[in-house]
Amino acid sequence: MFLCTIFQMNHKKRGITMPKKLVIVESPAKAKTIEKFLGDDYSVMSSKGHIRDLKEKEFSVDLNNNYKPLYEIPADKQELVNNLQKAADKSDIIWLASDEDREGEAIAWHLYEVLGLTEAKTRRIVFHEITKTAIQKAIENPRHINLNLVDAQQARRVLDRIVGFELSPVLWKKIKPALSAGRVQSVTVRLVVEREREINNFKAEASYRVTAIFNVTDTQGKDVELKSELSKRFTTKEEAKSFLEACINTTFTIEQIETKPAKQTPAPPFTTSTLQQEASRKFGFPVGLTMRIAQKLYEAGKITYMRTDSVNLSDLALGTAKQEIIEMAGEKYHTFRQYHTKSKGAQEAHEAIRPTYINQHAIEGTLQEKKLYDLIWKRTIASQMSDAQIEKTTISINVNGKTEKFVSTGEIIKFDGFLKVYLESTDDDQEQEAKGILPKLSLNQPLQLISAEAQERFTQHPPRYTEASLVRKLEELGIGRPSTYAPTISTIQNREYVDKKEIENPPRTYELITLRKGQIKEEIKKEKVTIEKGKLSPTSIGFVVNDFLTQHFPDIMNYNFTAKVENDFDEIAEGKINWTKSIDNFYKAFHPSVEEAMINTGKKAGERQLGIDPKTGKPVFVKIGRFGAVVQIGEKSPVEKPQFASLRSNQTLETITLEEALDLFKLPMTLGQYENESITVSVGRFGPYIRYGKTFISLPKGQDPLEMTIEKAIELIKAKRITDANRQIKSFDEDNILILNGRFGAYITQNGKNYKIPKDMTPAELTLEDCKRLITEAAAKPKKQLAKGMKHFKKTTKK
DNA sequence: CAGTGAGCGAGCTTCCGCTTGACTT
Repeated sequence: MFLCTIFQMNHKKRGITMPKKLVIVESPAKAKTIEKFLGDDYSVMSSKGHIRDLKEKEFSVDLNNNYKPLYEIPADKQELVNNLQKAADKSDIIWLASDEDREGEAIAWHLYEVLGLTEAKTRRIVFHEITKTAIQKAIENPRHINLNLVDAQQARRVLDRIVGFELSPVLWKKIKPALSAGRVQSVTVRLVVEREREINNFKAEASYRVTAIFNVTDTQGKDVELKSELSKRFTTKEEAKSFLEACINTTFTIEQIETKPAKQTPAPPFTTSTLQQEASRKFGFPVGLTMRIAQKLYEAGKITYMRTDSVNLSDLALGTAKQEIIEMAGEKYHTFRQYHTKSKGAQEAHEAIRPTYINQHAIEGTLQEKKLYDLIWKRTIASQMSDAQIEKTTISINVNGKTEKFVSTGEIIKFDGFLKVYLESTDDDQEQEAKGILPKLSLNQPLQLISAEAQERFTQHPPRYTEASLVRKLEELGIGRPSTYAPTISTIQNREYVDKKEIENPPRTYELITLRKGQIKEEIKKEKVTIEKGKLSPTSIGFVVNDFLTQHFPDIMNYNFTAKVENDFDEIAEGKINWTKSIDNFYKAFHPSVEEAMINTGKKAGERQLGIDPKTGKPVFVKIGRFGAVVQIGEKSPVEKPQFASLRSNQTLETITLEEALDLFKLPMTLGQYENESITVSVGRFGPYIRYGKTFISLPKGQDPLEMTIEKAIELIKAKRITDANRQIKSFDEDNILILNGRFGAYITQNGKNYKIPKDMTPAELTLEDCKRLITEAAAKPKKQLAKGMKHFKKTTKK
């Protein structure tokens, strides 16, 4: 509408009537660009995606009428549709220019139907790049709406509705209200659940890794150090130790020096999924944040469309990239590369994600926007650059009297090529050790051992998924689309199937045997605590829902289900089968399993008996309650109410033991009296705390609430009194303004709102005027974007 | 960012894909 009004204004000014040619695209940003190319005869409007869909709250698939879909225009689309209608009525020819894929074809068809268009005045066109020639060419080569492709979309839509709206109610009844299941989200949860079980079942294996430092004379006659690792790892301490002992009185010689050329090739340009992965690895962005920033860049005309599975670059982009690279680094840094998409189910309606103007090396904007743009620019440029040429050298060292060899490896970059601008990150950066340059040495040369050590190492469990690595897995399996990756990841967290948290791995002890100056020393060392950030793990509900679904609906939960139905959709698109026939085949097999799962067995899914409470002799259960996982002692009866306790956030129904479950009932626990008030200890939403009258005090980190004593509690109360006394720095009572000491330093508070104090000001010296000024300044500042977006998202999804 | 701290037998939940705005502790 916005575009339309501008348009009308322009024409009013020049006294021309509304044009008779209308082009409808999906995205407003795209409409704006195209309008410039087409000139005054054309009006370009956008549908903003689908304009019609199945009813939001109803099943809307008529099972008695050959699966006829019941479509409606959503309320928030009505105004847009009205405007499109007005424009269409005034136009002689309407070009439907939605994307060239299943969904795009359906959008064109819905427009055709809703706007009451006729074959005579309608043209269906598609273009893959937004340039004047591409668009003009498209306009000159129109076609008709492909109804087979539309049917394939209707089949997709109806199938998803049937699966989602028949499965979810089963979960409401058998597990918990307001849960959800679907073709995409349920399998996504399954991936996380299965990974967690792999981790739980994982047994770390120990082995001894032997490293050594030698002193050696290089070809220049200079003494240098050479680090080396034994090619074999020992499985026992005894073997490792006896090897080191054998090193005391033996000789070492260089047995082989091998130099091999190698090359490294740049990664293809970004798709939605690879952009999400790199932004996650390089900046730690959650996938939703990456998409919001990318959307901003797209709307500002800085980058091409951000929801794409294509790695293709337009001829224009290839040309400007070449020019940039040659200008920047010279001819030999440029290699023309055309990439082809290999991911399953790719529909390639767009280009890869790239800067709109490749000659623009940097942009204005927020820090996050700059970072993401820079990443996209570098990746695009690098994808058109030459391979890096590397020389790999391997030196193997013979240990006299032993079959095991020490090996040193080194790398020299002979020609940096694309590495000049960009290197893709890997998921396990910590395992990568920098490979340096090796000294020049000769064959059969002797070496002096300076020191050697055998360190006990453990195999690592498979890594938990991050949001981005989970997206990569989904793409690999062909599940979900670029536009749904981020929303799916949000859904499974909002439904509380998976949790994103920091996981602290407890420190392990390991053995270290060192050899230095002919002496062997044995030590026991402690590993550092490692913290995994932003890793996804299933909740109790996630486990239970997943197991329930896989038990009753193995076909839907199969990782190949999407791939299988995609085959059917392809056949529908090719006109080989009828879409309702295909849905009928599916429904006839699927629906009975829903009926069967609904049969009430009297027990809730996932309920598990842990054992008997020794105190009361009553059974102890875990199950999913109204607010998540709970332990229950005793069964419900008319005479007795069972006891309940919620599981802690780090416990799951899957792994909790009887002992841990019973511990939950020890709290809240009264520790005793202090100054005529009783002190109790308990665990709340934010961890363990003690309560003293009306005051709550969190326990220090690592303090087990069950180990709390009255003495420790009194200490905490005293400490709290001191901090409270120091809390207030200054007060201006007449304006309700206080300057307080908080967890993050001093701050100003007024009427329940808090304000920052700039670092260069001394809190104690602030005057009332200073405070008032800081408050008004803070109010004038725009609010943070991140908080804005997140808040909204929660609201709309919880509604 | 600056504080918080249950409840566990009664009310309307849910899908996937295409796209952009409208909201404030």
